[in-house]
Amino acid sequence: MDASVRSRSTRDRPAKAPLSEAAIVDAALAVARSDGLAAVTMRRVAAELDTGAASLYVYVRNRDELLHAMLDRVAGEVPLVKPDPKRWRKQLMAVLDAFREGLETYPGLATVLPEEPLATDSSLAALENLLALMAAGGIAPQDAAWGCDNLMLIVTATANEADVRKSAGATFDDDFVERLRKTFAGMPPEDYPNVVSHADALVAGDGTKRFHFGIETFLDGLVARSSRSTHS
Amino acid sequence: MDASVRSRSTRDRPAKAPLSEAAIVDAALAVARSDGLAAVTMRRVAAELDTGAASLYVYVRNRDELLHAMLDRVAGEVPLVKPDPKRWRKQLMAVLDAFREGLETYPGLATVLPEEPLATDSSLAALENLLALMAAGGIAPQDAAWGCDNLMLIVTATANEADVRKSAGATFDDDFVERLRKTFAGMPPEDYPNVVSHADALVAGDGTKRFHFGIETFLDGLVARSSRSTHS
DNA sequence: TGTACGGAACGAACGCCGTTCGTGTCAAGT
DNA sequence: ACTTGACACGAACGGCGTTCGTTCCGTACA
Repeated sequence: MDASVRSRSTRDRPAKAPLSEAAIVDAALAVARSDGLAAVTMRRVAAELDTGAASLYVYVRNRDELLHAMLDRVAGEVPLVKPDPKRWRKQLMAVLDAFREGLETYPGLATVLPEEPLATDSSLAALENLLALMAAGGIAPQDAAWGCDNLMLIVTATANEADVRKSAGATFDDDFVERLRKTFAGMPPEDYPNVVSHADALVAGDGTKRFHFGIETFLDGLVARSSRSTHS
Repeated sequence: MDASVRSRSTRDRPAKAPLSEAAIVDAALAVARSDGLAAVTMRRVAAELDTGAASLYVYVRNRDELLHAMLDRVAGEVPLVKPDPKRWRKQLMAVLDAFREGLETYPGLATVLPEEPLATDSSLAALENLLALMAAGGIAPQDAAWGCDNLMLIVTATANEADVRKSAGATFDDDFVERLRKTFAGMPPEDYPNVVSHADALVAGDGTKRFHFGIETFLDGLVARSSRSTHS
């Protein structure tokens, strides 16, 4: 980062650090973290590195590739676990939770995920770990494969939703939930009986609680499905 | 569309139809259907209506609002059902399937959904129907509320994925799946044993099959959860 | 019938964006 | 000392969302 001593005198510039894909991804992640993915423009990232937008194209084909590189970095930082049949569900939840947290650290990054062809090294390592955990839990291969698919879908969608709500406005915890509840509870009961009666339940729990519920419920379904096909 | 006979002579213009929010949404949906959501620019939609981009701002606050109006239109066209406790699961699947198909008709539209505050008329009607179906199935209120949440998440994410793959390139059915399978099967078995052994399962089934699996599995989990808490 | 009014339509412009091109610059190899 | 080649970067292109000021036209009123 700071090998600037040598050439300090030759130019008035502080002898900038050399560009590299890693440095660009770092800068892009920093921008995303503080200002969201929409602020990750080529000009903005370049400015973060004290250079011009054109300089980035030596290391990155285009903006989309940069976005995918960011996602890959985040995916690669998810700590993987050694499957233990006794704790496979907790382990699975831990991996998914870590991934979700990684995504939510960089608001909007989750929108890039569906385009991922699943074929990068980081994604494959994560997939391998998920499949191993499923196998440790005795989930049938087809159920495990499609289950991973759907679990990742839930992770992505949850992170997306959380990002949007976080960036939509600071006031989300206090007033907004209560106002939403009142909207539900105040609907005409003859047309919306269930919305009215479920008003409290609809706004209950924070993002993490809802996420855990979703994953646990899906895993319940997977287990039920597996044991059912085993018995028959 | 063609009431141009009357004033043909007074102007060289074909006496354009009057602008309105509905007409703008129509045009925007037409563009999205044929060229994807990214092509829904204010200029393009305006051109479709034979006018300038500035004219749209009388009826639509900005592009985001237009996108939400499009989504609301699609959501409003999902046929709702009268809950029947004997067929609630099939009915629930039908509603979700219709929604998914609506979303997939307009590639990219699903990316707008997470921002939706759930408070528009169309969304509320759909939510009411889902909750009613859950109630008919004997799902506990809290499970039903969070279940709807997660089911919609799956619908959104699935539609998103399908859109991306559809627009990524025409060649997805034939070669791509087989190449993906070979990628999985060809990984080093010592590092990726499960990816290798699950290669066939990972690429099995089309989008609809995977979607149905996800929904059914989640419903299995919901039912299991409900009956469990009922028994205890 | 003439006229003033107000909302709708619209051309032009602003400041962004991603991306490309041609030139400048510097260090290593000969 | 000179060549060479890769990297850095200013400038520019076309397109975007959005705004502003003006023009147009149907309507309501005098």
